[in-house]
Amino acid sequence: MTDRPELRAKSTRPDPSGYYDFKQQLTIDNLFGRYNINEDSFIYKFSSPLDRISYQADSVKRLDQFMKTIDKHSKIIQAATKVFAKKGFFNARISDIAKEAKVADGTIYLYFNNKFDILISVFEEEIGALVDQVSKLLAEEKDPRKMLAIYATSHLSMMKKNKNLAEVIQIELRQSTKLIKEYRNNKFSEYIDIISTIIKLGQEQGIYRADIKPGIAKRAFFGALDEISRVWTLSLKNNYTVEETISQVLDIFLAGMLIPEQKSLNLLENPGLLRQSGKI
Amino acid sequence: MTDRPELRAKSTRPDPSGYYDFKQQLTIDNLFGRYNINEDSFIYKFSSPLDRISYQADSVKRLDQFMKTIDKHSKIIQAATKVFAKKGFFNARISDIAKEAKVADGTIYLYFNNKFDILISVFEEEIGALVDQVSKLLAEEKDPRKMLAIYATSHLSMMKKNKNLAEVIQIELRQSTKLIKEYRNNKFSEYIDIISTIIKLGQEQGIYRADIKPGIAKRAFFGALDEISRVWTLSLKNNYTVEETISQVLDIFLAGMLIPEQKSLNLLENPGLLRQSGKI
Amino acid sequence: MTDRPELRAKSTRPDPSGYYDFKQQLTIDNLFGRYNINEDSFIYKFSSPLDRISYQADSVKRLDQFMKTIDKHSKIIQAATKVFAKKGFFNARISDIAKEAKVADGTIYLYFNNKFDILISVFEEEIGALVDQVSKLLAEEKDPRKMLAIYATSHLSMMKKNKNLAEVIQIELRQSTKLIKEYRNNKFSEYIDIISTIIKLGQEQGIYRADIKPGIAKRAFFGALDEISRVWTLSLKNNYTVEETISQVLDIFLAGMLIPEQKSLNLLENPGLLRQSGKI
Amino acid sequence: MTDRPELRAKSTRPDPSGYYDFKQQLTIDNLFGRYNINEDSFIYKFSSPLDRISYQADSVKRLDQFMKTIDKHSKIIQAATKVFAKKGFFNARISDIAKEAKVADGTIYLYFNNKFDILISVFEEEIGALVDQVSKLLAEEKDPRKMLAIYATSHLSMMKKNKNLAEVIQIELRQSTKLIKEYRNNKFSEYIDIISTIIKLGQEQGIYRADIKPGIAKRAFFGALDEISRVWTLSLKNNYTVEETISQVLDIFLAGMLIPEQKSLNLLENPGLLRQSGKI
DNA sequence: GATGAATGAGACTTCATTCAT
DNA sequence: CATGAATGAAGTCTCATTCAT
Repeated sequence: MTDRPELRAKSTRPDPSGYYDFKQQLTIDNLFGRYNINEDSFIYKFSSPLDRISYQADSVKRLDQFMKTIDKHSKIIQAATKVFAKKGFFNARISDIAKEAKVADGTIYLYFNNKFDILISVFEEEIGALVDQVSKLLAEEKDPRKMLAIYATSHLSMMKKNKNLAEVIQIELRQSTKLIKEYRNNKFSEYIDIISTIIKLGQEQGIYRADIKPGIAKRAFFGALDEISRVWTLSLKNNYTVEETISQVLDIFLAGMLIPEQKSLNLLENPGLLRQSGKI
Repeated sequence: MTDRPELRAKSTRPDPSGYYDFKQQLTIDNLFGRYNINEDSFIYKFSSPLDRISYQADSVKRLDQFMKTIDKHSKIIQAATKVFAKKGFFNARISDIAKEAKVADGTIYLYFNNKFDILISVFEEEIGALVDQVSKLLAEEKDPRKMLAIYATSHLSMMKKNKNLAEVIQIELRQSTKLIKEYRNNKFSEYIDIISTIIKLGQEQGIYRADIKPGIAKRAFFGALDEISRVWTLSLKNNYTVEETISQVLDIFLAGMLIPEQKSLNLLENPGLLRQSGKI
Repeated sequence: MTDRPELRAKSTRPDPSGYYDFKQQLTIDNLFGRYNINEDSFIYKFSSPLDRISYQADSVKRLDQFMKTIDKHSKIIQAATKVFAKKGFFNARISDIAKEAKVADGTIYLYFNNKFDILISVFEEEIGALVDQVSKLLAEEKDPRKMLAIYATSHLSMMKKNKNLAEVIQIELRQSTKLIKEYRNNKFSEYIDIISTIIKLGQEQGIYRADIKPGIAKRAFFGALDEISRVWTLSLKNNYTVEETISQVLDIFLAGMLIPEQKSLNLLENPGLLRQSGKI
Repeated sequence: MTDRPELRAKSTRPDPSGYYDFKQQLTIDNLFGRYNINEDSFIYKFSSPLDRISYQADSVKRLDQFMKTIDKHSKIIQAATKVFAKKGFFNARISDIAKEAKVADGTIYLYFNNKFDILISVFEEEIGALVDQVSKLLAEEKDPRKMLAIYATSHLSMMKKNKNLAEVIQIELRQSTKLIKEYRNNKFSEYIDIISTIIKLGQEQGIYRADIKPGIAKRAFFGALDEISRVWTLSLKNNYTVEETISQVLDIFLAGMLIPEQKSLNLLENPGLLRQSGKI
């Protein structure tokens, strides 16, 4: 049996990527009684495919194995995303995920420590993909106003396109952050911090108002987008088109954050912007 | 023997208060398999203390019993709010709630149909209280700008003060609306619609921009407040004060929605406003 | 609180009527775990209305009370018969019986020790009524052939008329005799023994074959009647009329048990016999 | 993953073996509230070991698994028969059955849908075995008089030998037919219909009286046998031997149903007949 | 005597996890 | 590595019985 990642009591801080540092006061034991997590404080290492394979795939056989491992890990993540979205974490059954991924129940435990571990992994990977995507789009843009537009458009069109992901973020973000609470270096923080980075950039360029606190504004902006997509996951008939909605939200936030003289960017007169960034 | 409330298959629409009208496509059965909700469409009547007692408390004995029933129902709701907040719906045990409410496990089932029913009731009652509170505060105010300020302040101070409630809303709003999806006549819609009502009022008075769509803006505004309070329930050290945070969010939204010449209301120069509505 | 009848450990044999003598080997404890009957052997005294009231109702008030007690006891028995028939003993709820009898749940425990006690009482009273009825009918008849006809007709018409009773006997006879097993002096034995008494009488008169063993024949005869009525309680469309069925069964048994030369009694040519005893 | 059997709403009639067709008016919901059988009419498919395994055991491994599945299914059936006999269906605990079968509680649910499903399966399998056995014995016999003797002897000796089976039939036949009422194509009907088939055969041969209605006579005959065996399951000391009892019952029924001149078959003078068929 | 709200023991069932093959 | 049958702990809910009023 390979060295499966495991729960460990507080140890020296390992390589930050892929680790959560649970705080002592989080009473995780109350929340996850059945997972027998009794330590007051511990480091949780979630599963990544790299944990299971040597980095140097120096022989064909090893490379082959590496690909297979990546593949199966990924297949399970995909399946879990789908199942969690459909049923929610607590109503999802390991066997549902196994069936969806077309593997045996037991196989899942070769790649993940437990059900909760799958959730964390799904989360990190999916949000990671969001980060990558929006980062790439933003790399080609310099105008902080357009950057905010790109962020909003990218987020909402992704949520619109990938309902499973949207639901997982909607529900599990709350469930899991309740469990995980303040964990550092995670992908989700990274994703939200893109907003504050854009705002800071705009402030430096004298475009966004200096009295706006990026740390608060990022929450307001993400919250607005999130609530919009929450309603999308629920309702079936929309009273508004996606473009209309994005435009309204952006309009409010830009009008709210721009220095008055900078408001010349009329988004509605620039529908190309939406189309451009929406092409994801 | 009083009539205990129960799940009923599709019936004629009863008095709206206390009833949800579940939509056909909601796939509740997938999510709550164990609750055996198999009807495509049905009316769910959640438990209220009045269900257990004759309305005409015409004798001292009856009045006495009436008070006791109200009292125990309320005690269980309180306990459930606390337990759900601490553990989340799925990790909460009926026995936890019973212990917290200092009643026997079985007693809970005299007042509620099942665990899910408790959740719905907690939700409706708590949100109902929010609606009542903010409605009362708003009744004394005419200025749509100040009204928005009152709403935000009222919401966030309540969330700050009552962490249990905040967590229940955070987590269970997602869980339960996922279950119930878009249900009509519920308190939560009522609560959010207060925002759009304020915006419409402001638009009529020529204060808010006419091109703002209240149906979208209400989501953005509530989402922003909600994400703020989400972070509060999680983080332990706050980088910003409550007043500062409220002020920032309001500032962005007012600047974003007001017609330029109306922006004379400087909220930061009117700290009294915050204090006034925050006194809850 | 009045002297409610209670379970007692083996004591001196009381007045036989109304007492079951449980045998040691009956493992009642296994069957009635929840009734906490742990004694290997005990005397069970079931509830009768006389247990609750002084025999000498010498004052008007006492007589009044006596009547009320009889009345409520009887009302509960009636209700229980109905509910047991409809749902079976184990699926019947005390609250069902209480509702049917229009008394409070707790009231039942003023008249009966426990749920099982109600079953026994129902049984004894209903079978007792059968015994009384058939005894009265038989008292007027001397011909052992006709007596058997009267018994069969009386039994089957009663079962046909009172479906509740039929079901209780069908199902609970098995459940309860399983519990009670071989108890002495009970009404049911009395009822079946009427058959063997008739047969013996016929043998003495040289009408029934002497080689028939009444102890076996009574079982065969009762079993035949019982299976017939079992099917009646189940099936909805009958292929045969009641009279036809009775006639067939009687015909087989009389032909089977009579001494050849005695078979002149043609029951089908004497339909009056059936009508006469059927008038119950 | 194999398909586990499940409750299904009204569907097209499948292969009759192993299916009950529940009638609309059977009020199963009243009796089995907890099994949530709310459909007015449905097909119940009970569990058989074949449901869990591919029919083509084409590899050694599969054959192995097939045998194990058969084995465990059978072990649970055996255990359930024993426990139901000892305690009755309602007093039997799943954990009792599991302990008796030496499996974990949960394992039972890999083979059966629920407790009721176990009962049905026990029933069908045990009665099925009776049918097979008596059919085999009857295949070698042509004389309808002897055939009836074989049936009676086979039944009663089986009941005598296998007390568990006898009790399960005694009690559960009533409980379950009350639940299922008149269901078609079930093994029990098949078993009883053997009697009417024999009678019809005898009538065709001019041995049994033509005026006997096989549909009624089969009930009377089975009822007689059943009541005999009921007493056997209860009483501890027998006043009569098995052979004597069988002989008496057969004597009455043959005398009752045979055309007078055919009564030459003296069963008592042919004790070999009993011994022969009793060799089961 | 009558009531019915409260109790709490205990059953059925589910499902994450393990481990022999 | 993969499988999936087996495990057994634990939760929701029921309901007979009690007891304060």
